[in-house]
Amino acid sequence: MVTIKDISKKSGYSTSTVSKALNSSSEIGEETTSLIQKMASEMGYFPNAAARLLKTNKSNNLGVLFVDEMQSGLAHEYFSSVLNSFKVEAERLGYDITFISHNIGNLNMTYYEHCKYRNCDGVVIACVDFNDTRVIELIQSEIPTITIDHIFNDSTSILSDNLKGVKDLVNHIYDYGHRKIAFIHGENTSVTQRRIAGFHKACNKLNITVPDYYIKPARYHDPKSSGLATKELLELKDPPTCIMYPDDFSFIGGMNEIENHGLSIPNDISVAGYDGIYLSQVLRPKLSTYKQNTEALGKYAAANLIDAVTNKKTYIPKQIWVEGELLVGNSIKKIEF
Amino acid sequence: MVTIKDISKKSGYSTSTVSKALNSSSEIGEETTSLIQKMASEMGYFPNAAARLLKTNKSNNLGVLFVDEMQSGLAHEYFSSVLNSFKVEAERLGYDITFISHNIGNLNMTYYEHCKYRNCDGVVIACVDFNDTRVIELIQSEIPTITIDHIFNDSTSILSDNLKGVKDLVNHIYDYGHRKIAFIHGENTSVTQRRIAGFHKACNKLNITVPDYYIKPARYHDPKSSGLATKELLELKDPPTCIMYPDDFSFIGGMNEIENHGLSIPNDISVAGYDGIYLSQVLRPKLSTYKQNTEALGKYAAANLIDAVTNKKTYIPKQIWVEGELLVGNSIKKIEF
DNA sequence: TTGTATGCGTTATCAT
DNA sequence: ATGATAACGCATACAA
Repeated sequence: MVTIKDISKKSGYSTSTVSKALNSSSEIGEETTSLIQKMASEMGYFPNAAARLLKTNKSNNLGVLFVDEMQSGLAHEYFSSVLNSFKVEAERLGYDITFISHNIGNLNMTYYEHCKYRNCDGVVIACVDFNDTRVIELIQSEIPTITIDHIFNDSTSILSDNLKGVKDLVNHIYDYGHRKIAFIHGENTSVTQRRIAGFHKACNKLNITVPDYYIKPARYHDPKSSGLATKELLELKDPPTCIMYPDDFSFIGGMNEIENHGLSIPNDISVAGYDGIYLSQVLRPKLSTYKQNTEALGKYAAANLIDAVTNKKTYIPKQIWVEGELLVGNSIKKIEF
Repeated sequence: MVTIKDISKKSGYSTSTVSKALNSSSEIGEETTSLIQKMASEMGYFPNAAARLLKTNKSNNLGVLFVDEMQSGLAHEYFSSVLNSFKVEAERLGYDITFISHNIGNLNMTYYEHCKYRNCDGVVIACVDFNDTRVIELIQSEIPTITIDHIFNDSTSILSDNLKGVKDLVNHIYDYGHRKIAFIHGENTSVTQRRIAGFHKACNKLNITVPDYYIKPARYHDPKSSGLATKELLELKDPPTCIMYPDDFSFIGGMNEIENHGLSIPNDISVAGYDGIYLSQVLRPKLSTYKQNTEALGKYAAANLIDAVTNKKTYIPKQIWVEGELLVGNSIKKIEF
């Protein structure tokens, strides 16, 4: 491994001069600087992140805390997409990312300990149980954190605007003439709460009365439970004309159920998804859905986290709402009346 | 931050004794060891990976090189699933993972340089262009590497048994009475080559003659191109009775095309996928496909890479083939004759 | 402008 | 069984 020492020996300059030159310090003369830099690159020198960290106390490494347990984090296109965008932006700004978990090897550490162990400059938290004490410990620690899709006290959060998403969808469905709209929602999280609230709010504004039995619980990313909910809705005496799903993927369960009932989309029943994943756009009929702006979410998360890391003293926590975009497909029928 | 020094002060033992005790060295007495360990945990001590690395030259950190450019890596369930399994096993064995890419910040580094920068003990390589000189540089470096789904000279590779997968599928389709089988394949990679070869081999053995126009090029994970290929196949004078797709996801394109033609699966046309992703099992009719054992692939990759890292001198490169499993759905019709 | 000296937190060598 | 000391690679305060 080529070190500063090696360059020092070869160039005749001291290690500190070499160090400064490599960091383009203004203390060092131009000639010397360029000479040393050239020599360094010729010798194949590359800084050692660990050694640098030990001095500077800055790792240029961000922790990523996604859910552990069910491993559904990476499988969920929404999150893997946010993660990817986060990664790209972080790298652009000079940061690597490391997955945080508990139990590395035999050591059973908390998330916080893992972050300290790897000297993470900051951590992005998404897709976890925000009641987990280990998550809370991390957020309340001195390490800058940023949460995605969840407001935790005054920690900075990047949030997909679920209120607007649901509202836009409902308005769109209403415009197409529907008045009997059912809403299948995911498990109880702050996101879900906002979505349900948004649904009711939008309906109220449009003077639609929603019977309780049009609101069905299911789980995110789980076609089965959404299929079940669909079945119940279809077999109502007074079935809805349009069903909204927790996400595009779980709609697949509804799709199958609808076909089982010998119904066709959108002629017999209209449907809407949520997320706007790739799949939704290649299904036929194309799914009408609300595309969450995963790219912006990930990018803002990275940019803000790095901002918080860099300006630890002056950074002011904030909530950033990211709007998505209505994707009009062919899964909602225009009803004349 | 609590360091060994702090524990040393508080306990009265020297830093070296503390260090040894914390590492459960046999040099230190039992009592002292347990005393120090207890005190350390009480004080909230956690080792600093960077400092340790500086001494031991071991980071307990593995690099992950997935494709950069099109970002299709994480979106592809096959790879994200392998990655997840890799991560879980690596963590179990005490390793963290770091994504490798070029250009971190302004620095434009090669993959190899990035690995050195982060002191990766080893690197897993998947889903990249194996002709990229930067990939080759990395594989040929002194850093232990392991490749997934690609044999690179005598570097260790973990490979999904595509030969067997395609053969099993063809045999299954044949058993159901099909003799006109079309094969849509992905872009030209070693995986694709093996699959095409496997297809021909299996057909030969079954005395099926495959006309050239039953072999159609498309791209992986791309419903559009597979849709196009499907269209061409369906409009042949002598269309196949069964179409095999590059992967489950691109089948969606074929599915739409088949519906556009007013045909129904499997009554009018049979289809088979590849991968066995979650989606394939929730579609109706359920897709007959071949499930690649992503869990084993990722796990073996991690275990072997760590083996190579740990026993750098004695480790012998090898190829490990991982078999998958035929998933029989309802997308293939039984033909009487 | 350049060099000397020191320390980051840990482990390893060699004494005691 | 325990401790003193040096060293890993780098950056910086301070001296020259």
